[in-house]
Amino acid sequence: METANLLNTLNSIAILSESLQDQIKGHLIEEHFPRKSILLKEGQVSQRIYFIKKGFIRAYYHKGNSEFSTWFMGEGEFIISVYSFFSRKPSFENIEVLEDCTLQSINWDQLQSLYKQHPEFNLTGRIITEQYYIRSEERAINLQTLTAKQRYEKLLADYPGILQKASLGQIASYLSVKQETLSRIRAKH
Amino acid sequence: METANLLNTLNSIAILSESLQDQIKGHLIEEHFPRKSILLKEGQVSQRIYFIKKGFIRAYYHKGNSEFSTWFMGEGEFIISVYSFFSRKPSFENIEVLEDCTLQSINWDQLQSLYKQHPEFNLTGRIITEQYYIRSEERAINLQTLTAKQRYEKLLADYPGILQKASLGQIASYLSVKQETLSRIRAKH
DNA sequence: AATAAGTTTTGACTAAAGTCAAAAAGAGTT
DNA sequence: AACTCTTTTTGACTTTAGTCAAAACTTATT
Repeated sequence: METANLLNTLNSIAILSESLQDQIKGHLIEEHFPRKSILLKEGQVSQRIYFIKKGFIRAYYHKGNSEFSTWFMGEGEFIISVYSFFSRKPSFENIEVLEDCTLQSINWDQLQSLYKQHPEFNLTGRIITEQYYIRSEERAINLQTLTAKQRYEKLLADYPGILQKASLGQIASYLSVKQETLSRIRAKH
Repeated sequence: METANLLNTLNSIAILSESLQDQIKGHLIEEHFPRKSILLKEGQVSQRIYFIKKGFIRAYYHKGNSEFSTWFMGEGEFIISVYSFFSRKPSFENIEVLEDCTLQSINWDQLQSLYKQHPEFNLTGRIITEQYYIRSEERAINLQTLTAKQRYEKLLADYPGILQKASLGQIASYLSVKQETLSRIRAKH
């Protein structure tokens, strides 16, 4: 089974110098996390940016008595708790491993020092931030313009294996419908 | 009446050198736009990033037979069509002046040359991008967790003068409800 | 294999929002 | 002031989604 590769991903955005790649490698930690591991708990500050070599992850938060999924992420994607990592404030969301993972990560301070010591890395950082920002806007647009059924089909298209990894309730809250409603949507094919 | 100031806003994020400030001033264009001006038409590539010194603006797009507001922005805020400006591809959204504006702007190429010639400006650019990215996530969360009435009240709190500037239909589509529904929400106070 | 625990589906009912049409209110023009 | 054009509100009805509870189905554990 193929795994995603961080340096390949970065180099596909803009070729990085050897010395920059070496410095990244020097900071990088690679770890395995089994299903149900918690990468971030609400109240903590999101300190690390993770790259998913392998596995599947979701973020969620609590509001009232309910739980809401913020996103799902799979191989080749970067994860942070956006609000907390960028603002350096306690997170309102949790990050949880849904499928055994291999993750590479560096922490916030190391990332800042990469930007400082290698100004050209700002380009890469900016492009990644912009790409995920575009995805975030797309999410609001999908909530605004797609039916629940279309949102469900889009999620399955984006993450084909998601039904084996996430529960219906986790998926339903991401789609902004109740679990019973999603179950009925599925029942009609 | 007070107006917002671009250089003050940038300096409040990180103090900029005189030479950088001079270069920004050299690129900056200040223009007035009356209500109903179109700053960007769908199909065009968003070329300029605008700073609102004064006035009120919205973005919207068409899907099926309907129109949807993406955002409203007022004094002191930056505007681009996120997808188009960052990806350099044709915009699906339109940007329209709702209240006579004074805008300062530079174009995409000039912005890139600022980043290149003044690497420290990347910090400012990154922080602004991060802040707006956080707001974009917040929008999806509000759609997910707030009732239509709460979303309406939050919008009024964020933009107190909006009722004098935008029509109910424009506001309703932003809130993801039909105009008749919003009218009924308002009727019960 | 049997039991227990958790997840998903189904049913009956309620609440909320959408639709279509008409009336009322507001703004702008002659 | 009367007229036109546009926006907002209201009414009657339909459709969609939410709620609560129970049944069916899975998965893990003993």
